[in-house]
Amino acid sequence: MSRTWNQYIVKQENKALVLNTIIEETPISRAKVAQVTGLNKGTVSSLVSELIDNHFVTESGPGASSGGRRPVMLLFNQTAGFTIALDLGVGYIDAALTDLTGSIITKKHMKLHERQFNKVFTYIVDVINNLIEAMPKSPYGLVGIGIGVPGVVNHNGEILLAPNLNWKNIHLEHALHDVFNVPVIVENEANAAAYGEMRFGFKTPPEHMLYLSIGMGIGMGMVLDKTLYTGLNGFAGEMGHITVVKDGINCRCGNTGCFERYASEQALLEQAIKRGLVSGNEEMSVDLLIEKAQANHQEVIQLFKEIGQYIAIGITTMVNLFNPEQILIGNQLSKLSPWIKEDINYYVFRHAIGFHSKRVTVDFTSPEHLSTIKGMASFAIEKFLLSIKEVE
Amino acid sequence: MSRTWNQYIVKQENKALVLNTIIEETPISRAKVAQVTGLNKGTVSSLVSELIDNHFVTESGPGASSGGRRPVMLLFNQTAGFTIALDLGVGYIDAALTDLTGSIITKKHMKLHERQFNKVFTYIVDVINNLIEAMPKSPYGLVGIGIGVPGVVNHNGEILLAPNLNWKNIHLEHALHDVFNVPVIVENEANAAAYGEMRFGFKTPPEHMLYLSIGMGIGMGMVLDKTLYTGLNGFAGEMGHITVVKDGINCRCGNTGCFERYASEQALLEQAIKRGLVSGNEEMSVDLLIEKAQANHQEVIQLFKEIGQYIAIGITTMVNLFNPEQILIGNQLSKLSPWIKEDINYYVFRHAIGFHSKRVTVDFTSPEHLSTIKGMASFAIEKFLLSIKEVE
DNA sequence: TCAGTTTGTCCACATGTTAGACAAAGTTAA
DNA sequence: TTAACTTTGTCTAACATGTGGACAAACTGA
Repeated sequence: MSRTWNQYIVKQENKALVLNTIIEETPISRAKVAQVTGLNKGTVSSLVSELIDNHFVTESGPGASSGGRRPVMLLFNQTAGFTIALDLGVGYIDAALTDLTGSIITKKHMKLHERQFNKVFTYIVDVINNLIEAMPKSPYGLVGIGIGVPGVVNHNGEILLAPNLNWKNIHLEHALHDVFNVPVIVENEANAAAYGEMRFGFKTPPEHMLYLSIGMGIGMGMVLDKTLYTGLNGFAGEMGHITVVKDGINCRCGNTGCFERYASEQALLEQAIKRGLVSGNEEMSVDLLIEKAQANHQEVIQLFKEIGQYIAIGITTMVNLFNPEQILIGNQLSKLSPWIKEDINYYVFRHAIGFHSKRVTVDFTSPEHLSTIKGMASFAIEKFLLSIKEVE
Repeated sequence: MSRTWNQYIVKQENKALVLNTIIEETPISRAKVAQVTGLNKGTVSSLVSELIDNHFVTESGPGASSGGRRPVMLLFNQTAGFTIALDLGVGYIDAALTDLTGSIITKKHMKLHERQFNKVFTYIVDVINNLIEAMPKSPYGLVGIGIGVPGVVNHNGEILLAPNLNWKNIHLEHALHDVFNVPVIVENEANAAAYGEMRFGFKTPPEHMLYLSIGMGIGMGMVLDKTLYTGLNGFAGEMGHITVVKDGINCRCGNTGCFERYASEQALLEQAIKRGLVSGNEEMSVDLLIEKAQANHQEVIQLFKEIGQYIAIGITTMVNLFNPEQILIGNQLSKLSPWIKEDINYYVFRHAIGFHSKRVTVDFTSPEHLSTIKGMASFAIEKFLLSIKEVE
């Protein structure tokens, strides 16, 4: 039933504690580790020597003295293994080879012109194989593959529905595991981005953070107590389909007045066409509208502000429900930031129940953060480090 | 910084594991505890003997043999200590003395005609003193006081705002601690009810549960991963103030189109008056309307269904956001269940994103559950059992 | 040059879990 | 009635691990 506690667990936990300390404060001396963790100096010495044997830690030259013997600095051996993390978007694959700190070694970008799963899958395999070739020799090699997808993923790594790819019931985790035979993690793109931003986007990571991915649809990744929350089956965060306008516009989900019918890229483009904001021979896109806004096209700016108003309503709702520390807006519509940021902040400040608004921060991210990739890499790394503990 | 792991911690954790096993499966033999927990028989024996010394466990007579020596059955000593839990409502105090399993020993109910804090506080103190007198002698005596309040409570037990009591910035935890000198826990009433229902309302407690308290206002208690989620400052769950109708009715919170302006007791009564559903000399109340509905008053039933429709919209939003296993509707409007339950289930099933609705269950609770009291008792008990671990 | 400081290792010791022996107390079947 | 088997609970020796403190090595600063 429950897990019992014995001396082996104690050792594993302490070893993990030492390793985490070294990861977070690398480079660091044994003495400092002992001081920070509260463990005995002798204990730290013995655990560190095992970590060195296992290639997780290396010794570098002596550090600066602080009035006594010079310390031997310990480094986390970030290249003891590598992960491959992918961001599968609509029309593209972004992929990266990362080390065990999540730092990106090599990047690949590929445009996709087909959406059929079988085709896309071979591209995915190709990209991964490419990155494996670029991978330096290391003690542990490839320790995991993480892939973020724009759709609903259950706890078994199965994609139940990815509307913009027109995929249904695809067991991607299985399929990739069969090919590469390493742990594979499949997660919703917004969830991964949320986790990635929490881990890498702040000096001190926020405890409770919501990441709104506002693209063609709207998804939300929730990091509560520094942990990704995904609900009973993994479907939590379907923010695009909360009702903001009773008896509002029909949504393909079968409901009416859904948030994403008012505040998404899709809503933006629909309105732009309806209002004739583009001439006949232009191809409609967010970037095109942004160009016009930059050229001070008042009607476009007005449209941006209207969409921003709806986004602000959604954010206010989230603040009232979750009392979060941080909200991040990502994906395509984060580009509207210059025209809507101030309005949103003002709206939330005025309309969220008083106390919250004093602490919550609303920011915009940019695609260059590679939040999804970094999040997926984090998942893979954490799974690897946990698996180590369980085996030894 | 982090907590280190040594043999003392191991012992504490194992002791807690043994105690929890005994609590959950009382009566149980030492041998069975060893089998269930995976601990060695000898370890269990030694830990149990300490638990007996500390009065947490008692031995009862021999149990039935299963083909060998008859086991000595161990019982959780539920009366080793007691808690007092209160539900402070608008116009009443409900209070109970409970044992360490949360079972109610004695109940008190008191109507309040005043709302001024000083007055109410003396009543609270009186009720607690009454219950203390009714408390049997026990090794640990009163181990904690828990009090659920209809307002916004921060992590320090301070009531920042209780609109229906007209209280602001009241440090209730401090005040009670000063009088009784035992641990005091103050929590929002919906949060407590959520926890109480999770702990005591099901055969197997749901992992992810939302409790909607629909009274004059609407609050939500969230139990995620069997833990109460309260957000950064403790203000999470302000569901009454999420926007469901863009540019809708003004709310006292400063926002417009808030959920509680359409789906609460307040909204119900307002509409009933507006539609002239009561004669001049009747005093308006939910119970009065229910009587009329029971007498088949069609307009009242129609009004109930309209309110139910809004409740369904709110629930659908919650299902889409949280992917919960269970939703419970409590407080005054749960009484409308006979007229709205089916409609709500149907609406949620039709409008929540497909996959969720297949698993989520929406139920109504009744005040007789004493959910808030039981939740507050749980908090107090858990705090007590934790404090034991830390000291020894 | 020497006293003081810091780092890291080593060893005896305390603590707690485990495995297994064992006795007590019961059941079952001939 | 008896003998073989089962179950329970205690006890002991063996083992693993963390702790505290001694100690040597390496360095600083006056």
